[in-house]
Amino acid sequence: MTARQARKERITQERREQILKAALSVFSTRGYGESTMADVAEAAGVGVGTIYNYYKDKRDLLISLVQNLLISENLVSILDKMTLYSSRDFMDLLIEERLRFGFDNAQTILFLMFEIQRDAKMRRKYVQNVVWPLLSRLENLIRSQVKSGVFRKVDEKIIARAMAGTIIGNALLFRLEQRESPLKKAHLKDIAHELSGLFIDGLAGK
Amino acid sequence: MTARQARKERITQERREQILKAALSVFSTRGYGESTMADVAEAAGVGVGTIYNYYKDKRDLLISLVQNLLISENLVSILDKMTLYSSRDFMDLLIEERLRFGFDNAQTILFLMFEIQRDAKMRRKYVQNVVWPLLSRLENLIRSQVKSGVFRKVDEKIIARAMAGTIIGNALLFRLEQRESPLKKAHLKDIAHELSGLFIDGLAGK
Amino acid sequence: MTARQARKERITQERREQILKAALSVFSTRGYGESTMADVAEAAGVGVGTIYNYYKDKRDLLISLVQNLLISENLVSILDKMTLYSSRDFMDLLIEERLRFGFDNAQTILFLMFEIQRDAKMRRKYVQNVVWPLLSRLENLIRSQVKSGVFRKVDEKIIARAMAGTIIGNALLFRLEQRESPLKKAHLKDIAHELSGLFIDGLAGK
Amino acid sequence: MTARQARKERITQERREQILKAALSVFSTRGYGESTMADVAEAAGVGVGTIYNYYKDKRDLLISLVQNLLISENLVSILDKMTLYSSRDFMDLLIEERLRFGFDNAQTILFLMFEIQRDAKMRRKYVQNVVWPLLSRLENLIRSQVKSGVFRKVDEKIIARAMAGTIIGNALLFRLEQRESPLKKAHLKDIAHELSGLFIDGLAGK
DNA sequence: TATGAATGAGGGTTCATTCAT
DNA sequence: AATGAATGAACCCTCATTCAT
Repeated sequence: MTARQARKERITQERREQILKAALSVFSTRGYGESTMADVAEAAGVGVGTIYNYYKDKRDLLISLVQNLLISENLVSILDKMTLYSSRDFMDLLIEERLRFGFDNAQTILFLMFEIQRDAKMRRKYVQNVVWPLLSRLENLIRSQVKSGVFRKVDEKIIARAMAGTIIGNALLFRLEQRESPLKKAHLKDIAHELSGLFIDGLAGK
Repeated sequence: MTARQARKERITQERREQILKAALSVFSTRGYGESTMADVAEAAGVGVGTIYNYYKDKRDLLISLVQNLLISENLVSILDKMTLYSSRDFMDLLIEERLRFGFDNAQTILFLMFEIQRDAKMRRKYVQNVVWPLLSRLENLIRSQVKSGVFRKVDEKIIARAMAGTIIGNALLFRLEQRESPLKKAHLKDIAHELSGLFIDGLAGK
Repeated sequence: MTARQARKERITQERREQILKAALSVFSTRGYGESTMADVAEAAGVGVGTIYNYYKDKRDLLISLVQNLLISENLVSILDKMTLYSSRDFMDLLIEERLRFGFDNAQTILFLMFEIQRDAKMRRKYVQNVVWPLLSRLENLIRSQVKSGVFRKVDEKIIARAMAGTIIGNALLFRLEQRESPLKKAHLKDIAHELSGLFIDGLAGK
Repeated sequence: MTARQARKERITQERREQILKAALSVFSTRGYGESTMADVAEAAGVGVGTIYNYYKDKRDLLISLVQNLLISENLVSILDKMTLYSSRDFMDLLIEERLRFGFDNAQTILFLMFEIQRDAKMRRKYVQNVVWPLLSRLENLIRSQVKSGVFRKVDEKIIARAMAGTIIGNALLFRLEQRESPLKKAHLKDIAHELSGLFIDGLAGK
């Protein structure tokens, strides 16, 4: 009986996610206001009415998207590793990984950022649940590097945001330029290295 | 006769801009798909029908927004000054100015980036008319600094995008965090200084 | 002074007619409901506002069209000649003339008939001012021919309507078939002769 | 399963017809351009949106009207009987039947003729699918009567159109005159007899 | 008097949501 | 639970009409 219920529960959860993923994909592509429930239904491979068995209405899809933080659930775990190592090599790897994620999801990031910042409630929730956990980990890392003398004395809040912002901004720029960009995804490693060089050594000659 | 026509022409231009500004404001706030022509009309202080005397349809408003490059027309002129001076003080000023612009217009930037990257034609036009002119100026500046030994040898294309991306990303992060951000617009000067320090000297201790 | 006024009056009349002719042409082509005042204005070669200096509104154009009986003003005069002659040759000529008129104006006739029969007031006015004068002349002619023994004893009301109806029906059929019709306008004379043969001798063999 | 689908199919067909009938009625009364989808919906007893589940747009309703030939589907079957009998009595009956149909549907005929002749594609389709089948049957009938000596030698194409045109024209005239017409529907039999007399014997005395 | 830009009521159409199956 | 036909509110857009020039 409990097993029965659990199974049902699980199926329900899967269906919810299936629909939510479809919604994220559709919304990111067409924009929330220009997406139709029929679009989402088709993308999810279900009937229109079915969506309403799992979500109250269209807006509920959007809100659930943010609350489920589909795209960032693995962000934190990655950043957690940062506290362990922090060699230049690892920095390269980390930047590369984040750049790749940004390049691949720029459209979704753009969509989510736009929708989130428009709605005060969603914004606050997102900032508290996603942005700050990430930034504070980054700040901690920087602070510890400063303390250990690896980094010079800097404002870790500003620098953390600068570094995160650089990744975000580059991803969006790349999304705008697309194929015409001189930066190719094939050379992500080189780009990441150049960036880590910028972060660590700056531009100053000698 | 010609004076008469010229006057009419001018009024028409003014009206077009008045409507376009309203559209940018409304679209940026609510998103294109969720904005109504009534919203735009009200914001522009004209009747709904009047808009259609100046723009074919709603989409034409969006396209015209991008083509008129309303928000970036003064970008280039500012960057042009960069070629003249390039002291650390000037870099501070430039970054501060760009950050302020980004902070003030993050919502609009977000909206435009999202809409532009969705449409292949608009994207290409925007990249060619706005993004590249800006980036190439920045690249030139970096290249000349490298040549004169002020900067060490770096890939100017990557670094130019990193710097521009940093500004964009910071503005968007700031828009997300808003009042809760530890970065206050009141201290833009300090932030800019910290950033220019990052760009020039990097993070490395001593 | 009176001459002055007369001139003005005449110009006004001309302008009214110019607009009315344009309206008839446009309405006949697109249908009343699908025609716009801009269409009419363009066809008349005047500004939109100008129309309103001569007609109260769009509907007024339609009503005036019917009241002016633009297309039938010369009908009566033609029929009047019928009382004078009535040879077989003249019947040929009359039918030919009416057929030609019908063929040329089928579109307009169709439009007017449709609009007129829809509106009780217009319908009554049209019937009294156009249809009956025409039909009664035709009836009189038939009656006199019966009296003089040229025609056998027939119900002149039915026959008058049959003859008028034949012309109308043929014109409309021709308009439907257009180029694909085996009846060519080039052979109107032959067609008219065949019809007069039908009317006078019927189809019965020998 | 197949039964299920068949049922659904049938209901869909019924709904399509229900809407189409309503559209024909509304359009015939108010004219296409002045009819609203709300009018049609109300006449059909469905919601406005429902119409769009069955027809692409308003124009599709009009086109479907013509293609479905709602009003003339039974025309051909009637004319087919003509080839069997052709006594004077039968001619009376046939004319009476056609006149009655014309009198009853004059408004619709007028509407359809006007709309059809306006659109080249619809016109050609209508001519080929409705007008010509009818006319050619009539022509055949006349030709055979000529051959058998019942009719004298006439051009069957012209006479066929004359006869059909007479019916159409009379119906439209009747619609115009309405109650004021001296021709009453109550005496259709007499009218038909007079017309058949005209067709067969003509007007000539003795 | 002639004009056409401004206007908003109204109409075609879409689409989120409901509900009977 | 899944579905999609039915619905009407809401939106884009047109166009008759007005009015300042």
